[in-house]
Amino acid sequence: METNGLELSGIQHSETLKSLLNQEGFRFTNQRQKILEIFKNTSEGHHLSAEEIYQQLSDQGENIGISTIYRALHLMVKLGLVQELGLAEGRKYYELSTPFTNQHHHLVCVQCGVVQEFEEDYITKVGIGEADLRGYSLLNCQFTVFALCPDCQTLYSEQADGITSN
Amino acid sequence: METNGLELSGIQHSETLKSLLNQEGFRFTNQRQKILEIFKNTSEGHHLSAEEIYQQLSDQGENIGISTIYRALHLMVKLGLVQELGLAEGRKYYELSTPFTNQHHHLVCVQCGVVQEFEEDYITKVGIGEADLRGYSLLNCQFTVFALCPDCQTLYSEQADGITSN
DNA sequence: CCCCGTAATGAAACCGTTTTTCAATAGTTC
DNA sequence: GAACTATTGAAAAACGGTTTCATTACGGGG
Repeated sequence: METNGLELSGIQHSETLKSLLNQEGFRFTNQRQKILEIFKNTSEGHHLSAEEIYQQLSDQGENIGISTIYRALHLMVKLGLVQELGLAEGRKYYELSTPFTNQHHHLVCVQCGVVQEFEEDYITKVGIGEADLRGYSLLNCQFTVFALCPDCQTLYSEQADGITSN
Repeated sequence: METNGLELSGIQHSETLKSLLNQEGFRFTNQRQKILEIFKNTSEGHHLSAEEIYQQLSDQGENIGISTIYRALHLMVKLGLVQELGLAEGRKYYELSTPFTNQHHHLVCVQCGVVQEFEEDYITKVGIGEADLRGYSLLNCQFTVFALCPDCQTLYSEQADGITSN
């Protein structure tokens, strides 16, 4: 796995995608192009699920099967183009890869799902260090803080949801 | 959510569990007691899935439904007794909460699933800081490093799995 | 430029995990 | 002990994701 996206993270032209794929024996398909475009048109800090990509493509009139989306996402993760995030419950999210020097982490409100990003280089360094220490080869590290945002704190203590924080 | 487990993490006697539950309007049932016991009899560093708890209970002759396990796990997470981990694919794992001062993080081999734990107080401090900064109330923070362990690195480069690291 | 081999696709079936439903059971409070 | 209702177990459903398979369409070679 030399191909880990460090130098690929800024793919701009579909030519680059085509040559990257062909280089590895994969094919440059219309579907893969469209999926990557969705990522590029997504504002930073927003994370995409397979289902959401599928919806956006459907809305655009693209008839791309959900299994194709999953397959493309796996491939792009392998190629280092996108990163898989374990932010939420039950479902996986994806975002375009960023170089390690600019890695960011996530603060998630477990109630409403809002995600804030922050940077902290030291954390990534710890990940690199821990992996190295044990002879592991690092793929990706994620720091996720689960919390309640100010709005949901109020809601949470009001609603008699079973647990009242008397 | 004042009840976030900081002071509860050392529950020793079922009396404590009973009063904690009753205090919040829940009932102290045989099933919940048995499930918590499984956690207490699990060696540190081992993480339990719902299915594994179910198996262990079955082996003990306890006939507790799988849905009861899931319900109990959710409740215990809410009460701060256990923490939900997003280590592996497809399945969730749980462990007894530990006080923040002793929080640990995880290094996961994405191939074979082996999990190593390590401590790094600074990371938890970053989590506390980021939450504070934005007025969030922290529930839990997780730092997970995804990597390939030495054994799987060899395997991974041997198998012609689609991407060859030429 | 066309042909061929085969990677990739879409639809549907499938899979494992988790949640919901619902009638029966059993903690808690008075 | 009686009444209220939270909890339970079994079965069904939901959910996210993967696999299968016949069909389509990239892309290398002539």
